[in-house]
Amino acid sequence: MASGTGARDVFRAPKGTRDVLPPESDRWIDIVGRFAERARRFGYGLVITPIFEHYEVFARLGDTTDVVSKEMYDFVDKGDRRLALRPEGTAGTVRAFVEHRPIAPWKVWYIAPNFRYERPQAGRYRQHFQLGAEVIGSDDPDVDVEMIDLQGGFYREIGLTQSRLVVNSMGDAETRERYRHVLLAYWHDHADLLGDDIARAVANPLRILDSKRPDWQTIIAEAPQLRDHLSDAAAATFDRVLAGLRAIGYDPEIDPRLVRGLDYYTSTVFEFRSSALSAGQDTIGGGGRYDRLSEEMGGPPAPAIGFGTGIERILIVAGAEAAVTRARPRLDAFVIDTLDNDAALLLVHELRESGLAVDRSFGSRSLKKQWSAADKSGATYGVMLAPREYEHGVVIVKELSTGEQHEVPRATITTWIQQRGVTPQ
RNA sequence: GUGGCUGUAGCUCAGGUGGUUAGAGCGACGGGUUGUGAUCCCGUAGGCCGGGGGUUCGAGUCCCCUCAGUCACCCCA
Repeated sequence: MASGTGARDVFRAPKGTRDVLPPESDRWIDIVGRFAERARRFGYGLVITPIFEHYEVFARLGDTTDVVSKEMYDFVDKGDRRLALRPEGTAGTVRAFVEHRPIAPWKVWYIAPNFRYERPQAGRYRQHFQLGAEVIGSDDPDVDVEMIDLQGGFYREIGLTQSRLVVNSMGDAETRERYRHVLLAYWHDHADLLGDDIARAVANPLRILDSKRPDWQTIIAEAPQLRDHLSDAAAATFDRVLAGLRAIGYDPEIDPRLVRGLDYYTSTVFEFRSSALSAGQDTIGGGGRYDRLSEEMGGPPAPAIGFGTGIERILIVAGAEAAVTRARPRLDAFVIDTLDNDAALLLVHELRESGLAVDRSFGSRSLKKQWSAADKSGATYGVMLAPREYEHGVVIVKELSTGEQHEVPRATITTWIQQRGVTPQ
């Protein structure tokens, strides 16, 4: 097909991006709608931040992270500003918090595209959409529980059954510093196996823990665990989160190797994984606490927690699980016009204004084609404007599923359809 | 960034060891039914066989390069 270079080639969506068309987009609007409704019930407001920020806002994610060191979609604009397309949702939200200083705790949710410059593969795109939520300005462990429940219950509501909750604690600042040194010493003991990647281990000892390389699995399994170095306060917090989750019916699996990809995480981190996704990319969504980020951005102390979940991956899981999402929006009526005057325009207008879902064909096509179009549209009724009957103020209504036909006065057609029952959405 | 696989019609795919006018199904459009869809029958349109170079009398087919897609690694949603 298109090669991208020849003069006759057709344009394609840029690498790693894709178009979402009906009927797939019907599932998108359904998923987003359900998330918005759940977030509203939990007391979260919608936040909309720019799709790009000053590069430095995202650089706070940590310069040893892949997201910053090699995946940033950055550019210089005409005013010589260095900007970057948002790679994730938290940094921009915290920037907005620091800039506007809303009353804490600030509870917000978002739906937004994220961008990462990396090679696409199954379930991974250069532009992907995330639903997410953040609570900024509270360190109460009950907030952690609420946040995880917002996410977990959402999966349940859209029909995902195979997701499991995995949690860990990164500890507080002292815990982490202590653990870093212990871990680094351990990696040095195994420098022969790590080879050149020892540099990665030095830059960020925690990153090695979640590697999927088979030849490292043994040393990773035997590595010292952060759990054994938690301060008393951090351990108590984690216990409280676990107890809270169990109290509302969750069965969290503790994974000491769960460290997440961004430097700002502290304390509680979590992921929902699905066995319906391939092992390398089985995370549907995840998040954690970032208690220092507000201060690192020049804001007030504001402990916070949030998560993001990818819509594309939700759809992969939904497809793999054959989860039932709402079918494509159906039409109540499809209008067939043989009069070729204003009558069809007016009828369609009236039906739509009365609240019915209505479509029609255009371009004075043959009756056969119009009825065929009505059939394909999935409408419940076909409504035909035909000369003989219309002369007597009557239109022909046909139930497309049965073929049963009725003559209905033009003046009462709207109420006739409404009383027969509109199509359930 | 590294590696594997794949590029033929709008979609899904056929096209032994090179051989001349490149095929099917589905879809689209038109007709059989000039006032009736989902069945059936007939027909029409739609292809620089991803692009470039090479080998050859001859390349969709073999070789090289390139582009694109896809999968995997790194890592992440």
